Amino acid sequence: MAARDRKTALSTHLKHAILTTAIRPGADLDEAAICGAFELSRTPVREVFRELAGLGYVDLRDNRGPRVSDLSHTTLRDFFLAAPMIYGAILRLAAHNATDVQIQALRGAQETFRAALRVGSTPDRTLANNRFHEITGEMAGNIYLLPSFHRLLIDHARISMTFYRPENSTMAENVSEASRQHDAIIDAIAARDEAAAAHLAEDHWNLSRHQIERFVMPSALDLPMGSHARP
Amino acid sequence: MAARDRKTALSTHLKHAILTTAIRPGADLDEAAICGAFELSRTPVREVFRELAGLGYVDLRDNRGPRVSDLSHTTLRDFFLAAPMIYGAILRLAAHNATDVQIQALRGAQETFRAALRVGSTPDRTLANNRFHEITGEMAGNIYLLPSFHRLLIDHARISMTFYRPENSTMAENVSEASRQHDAIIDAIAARDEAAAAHLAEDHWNLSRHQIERFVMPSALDLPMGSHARP
DNA sequence: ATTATCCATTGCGTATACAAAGTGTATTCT
DNA sequence: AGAATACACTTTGTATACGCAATGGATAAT
Repeated sequence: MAARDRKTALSTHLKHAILTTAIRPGADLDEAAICGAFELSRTPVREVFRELAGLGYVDLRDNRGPRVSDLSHTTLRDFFLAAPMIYGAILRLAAHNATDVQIQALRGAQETFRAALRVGSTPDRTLANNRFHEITGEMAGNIYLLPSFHRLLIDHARISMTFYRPENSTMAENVSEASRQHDAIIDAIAARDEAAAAHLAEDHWNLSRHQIERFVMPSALDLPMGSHARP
Repeated sequence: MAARDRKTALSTHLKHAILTTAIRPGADLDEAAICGAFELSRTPVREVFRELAGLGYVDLRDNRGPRVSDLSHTTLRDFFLAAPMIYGAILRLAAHNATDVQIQALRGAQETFRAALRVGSTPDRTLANNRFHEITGEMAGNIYLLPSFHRLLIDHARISMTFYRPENSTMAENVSEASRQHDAIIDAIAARDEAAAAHLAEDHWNLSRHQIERFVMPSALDLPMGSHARP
């Protein structure tokens, strides 16, 4: 196996492990251990760290090891402020710009997501959901919105992994509802219906928000940004 | 001078040179030349490249040198779609969250900007303007919006540098108007007036948009995103 | 004359060695 | 006994060397 492949393997492994919280938010990454595990020298490993830092997966501090980016109370609040706006814009643009090939890819991702709901583990479900939304980002194809969108997706995945309990029937029902919303999103994009796509984006994030609010949020959220995006 | 300082010097130099188009969009960066100029070995130089790639200044391609990120027709269109929404959200949050210390910093940046209008070069003006808006981003302090906001600022600076002609009196007048808008933005933030800040954001971007449309945009822009952010 | 192929050279990616900064522990002094 | 300092060890940052891939030019063949 070539070093180049081991490097990309490391990159995707870390991304998946962080998205599924297999590596917890705030955890330190051991450079030496990773070098050993992936048979890479320090140079390429450190380059992967830099890339992941640019994408928002990890934080780099001087003279200290990299740390998985944190999920604090503050970031949760920021998340619910920014998500409705960015996600609405992404889905609106996706409905406007999506190619037929991309729509087929989105259907495929939704199939994978449904399969993960039936037989997969919670991390499987999270990664499949993440992939679904990544594709909507590719459809939108706006290089200025994608950086924020990707950061939102990272923490959306991690928040879901943190607070989701499969044994809770209400949560299981919410996930089914999310799957139905995915189907509606695909239909809106295929029909090039921007307004419907934007509306579904709001519904989809509200579903997440209510689920998390019910179980973890300590205090009320006022949403000036949401009212800005949709008065 | 310590290697660490030379490294940060390289980073800020490249950022400034790219923002002011001293290094043109699409230009290749010569790794060896930079190593010589800044007395650094390849390792730290390459790490700086990775960081700048994560921030959107340069693009990295496999087995090829880094290239300053491009300013194409497509990116211009994406820019005017995303800017009003992101910038409106940033200024709204800035008015909500700004500390007194930050407001003082913003006043200072505006003083620098005004000085650059009077006696500085066009790059000076661009960097001062960029710094002003960076501070509004710090005020907003939303980690999910900042990545996109920073990318917008990079290309806003480069678009200004590309199309600004100081000998054109209309453009000079526009820059004065922009300065007056900065003052109004400071007032709105200091007064914690979110609505006014959001409105000024739209005015400020429209000024840029009209200036650029008048001189370069080949065809009309419809702005579904703008209408979404402000129906 | 034009195109294709091969060789040389340039430069990118990785590994390793070295230097410096930080951290933890142990010992000594108060 | 507690605190402070010094020393050792761990970990991060930088420099250099080596191997390989890609590109460009030259030569040969059609």
